[in-house]
Amino acid sequence: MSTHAIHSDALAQKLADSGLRNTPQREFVYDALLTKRDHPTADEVYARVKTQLPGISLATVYNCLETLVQCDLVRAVNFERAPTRYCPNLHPHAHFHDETTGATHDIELPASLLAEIKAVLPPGYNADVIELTFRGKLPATR
Amino acid sequence: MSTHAIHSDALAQKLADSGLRNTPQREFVYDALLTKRDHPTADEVYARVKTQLPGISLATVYNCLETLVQCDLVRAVNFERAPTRYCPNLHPHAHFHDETTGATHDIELPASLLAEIKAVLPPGYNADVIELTFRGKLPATR
DNA sequence: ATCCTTCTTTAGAATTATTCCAATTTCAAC
DNA sequence: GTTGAAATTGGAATAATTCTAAAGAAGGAT
Ligand SMILES: [Mn+2]
Ligand SMILES: [Mn+2]
Ligand SMILES: [Zn+2]
Ligand SMILES: [Zn+2]
Repeated sequence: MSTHAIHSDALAQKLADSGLRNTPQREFVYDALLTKRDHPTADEVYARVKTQLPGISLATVYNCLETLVQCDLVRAVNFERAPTRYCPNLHPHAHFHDETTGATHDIELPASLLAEIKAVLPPGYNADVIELTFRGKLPATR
Repeated sequence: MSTHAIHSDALAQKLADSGLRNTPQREFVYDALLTKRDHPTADEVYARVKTQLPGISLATVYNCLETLVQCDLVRAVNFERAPTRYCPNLHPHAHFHDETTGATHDIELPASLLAEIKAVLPPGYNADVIELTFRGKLPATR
């Protein structure tokens, strides 16, 4: 089993479900997200994958990331107008953006809180997506 | 009292607090947001203010909007990577983005829910800003 | 195996919201 | 009235992302 194929089972499955082909580019991009789950930007994914697939293009990284998002394997995460970041955590979760380091931390969301959040919507409002974002400074000593 | 001065009291106060000058451009931009509270983009604010101040520049609209945000008179609201929208509602509230019409609706947030949301953060995580966004399709009949 | 079609990747150009810049204008203080 | 900071302006620059057109890979049918 090749290194980049470690996580290819779920990927191959979801791609097949969507009628899409599996490719080395898609596997390496997905693997980059799973190997270092630090919410990298497309540029950062590009830099990481290039060490293993030197011929890959930035356009392909964007294409692959969009494919992974559409297959529900990855979430796109936006803070203000900063470059989009990518997250392979499929559990319901919020994001804490540390303004000191720029790091993004996952905050797991209990189903009970999610239910209470949905309950603030007036009748007729039906949310397909809920995004919860925190911004603040974490103490330097961690 | 001139039309654009209707809302100038809070503005003049906050500008003074921040050591900034009051200007017609700032007053008209703020007034555009208060008069039609539909979360316009900078371009839309520009179009609205130009009817009253034909000489205003888009750069100035951006400058004024940023000033208003820094004075805590206006919130900048982002959905995905769409152009930033501006909201003069100072109460704690979430946003519902209607994917059918593109409209943005304010969802008032009870303090109790805000407290529960903050409570999901691990010790040491202190959030200066909390953003809650819903996305979905509203029934056409409203 | 070859043909055919479709999907994917690629390099580079285009797009576009926003920011930056240098020159003018405004304005408050002295 | 002079002066200096602050604000505005038009246009250039920036930068993340998307688009385009051409080349490459892959799968199914024959
Ligand atoms: Mn990037
Ligand atoms: Mn706009
Ligand atoms: Zn995440
Ligand atoms: Zn709002």
